[in-house]
Amino acid sequence: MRLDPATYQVPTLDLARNLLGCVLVHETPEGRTAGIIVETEAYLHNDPACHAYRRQTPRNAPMFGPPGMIYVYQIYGQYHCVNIASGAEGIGEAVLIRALQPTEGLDLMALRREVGIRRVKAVFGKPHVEKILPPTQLCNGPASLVTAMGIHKDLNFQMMQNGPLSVDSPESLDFEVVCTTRIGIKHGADLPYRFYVNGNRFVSRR
DNA sequence: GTCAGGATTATG
DNA sequence: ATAATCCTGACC
Repeated sequence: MRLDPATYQVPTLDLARNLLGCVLVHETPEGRTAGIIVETEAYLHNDPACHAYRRQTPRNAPMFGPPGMIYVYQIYGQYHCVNIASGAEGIGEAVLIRALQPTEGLDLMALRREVGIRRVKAVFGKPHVEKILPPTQLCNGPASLVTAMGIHKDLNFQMMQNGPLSVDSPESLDFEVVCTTRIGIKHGADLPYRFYVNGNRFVSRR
C-alpha cells in the first residue's frame, strides 16, 4: 500500500531515515519491479552538496516542488539518479535513493542491467560477454537501481503519491539504522546525512 | 558562446 | 586507480 501522503510532510532528514524499510515499486509495460529501500541520503537547502544550494534552475526545479515530487537527474553523462523532493514547497531539498533490496521482478532487473552493461562494453569496443549479476549487485547504487527499476527522466516532476512509481509502507521495521557521511561528494562531505540499514548486504560500497 | 566538472560505474 | 561521457550552470 502506498505511503500516506502525510509521510512525506516531515523534515528532510526525517524522511531520509523513515524511507528505510519502505518499498519502491515501479509498474511498467514490461512488468513490475520492487525493492526495499536500504540506503538513502538527504540533501538540504543550506547544504553545499545540494543541487539546489545556490538557486532554482531548470534542472533542480523538482526539488522545489511539493514533498513527494520525483526528481531524476543525469550524472556523468551516462547515468541517472532518483530523488524524492522534501521539505516545504519552494524550498529545494530532496532524498536520494541509493540502494534497494530487490523483492519483485529480479529477472527484469537483471535484463535491464545487462542491456546497460552491454552498452558500456560497446563503447569500449569489446565483445559482449554474458554476465550474471547476483541479487546483491542489482540495485546496490543510485544509478544501478534506476537502471534495474526502469526509471527514466520522464518521471521527473511526477509524484510518488500517484503514477507508476511509488513507495509502499514498510513490511518490517525490525532493523537498526546507521547514520554516516555521504558518498561521492566534495562539498559537505563531513555532514552525517547518509542512512542505511545496519548489516544489510544490498547497501552500496560494502 | 565557451568551459570545467559531476549525488557513478565497470574495468584493470 | 581511472576512463567513459554529456548535460548543466557559471561566467564572459
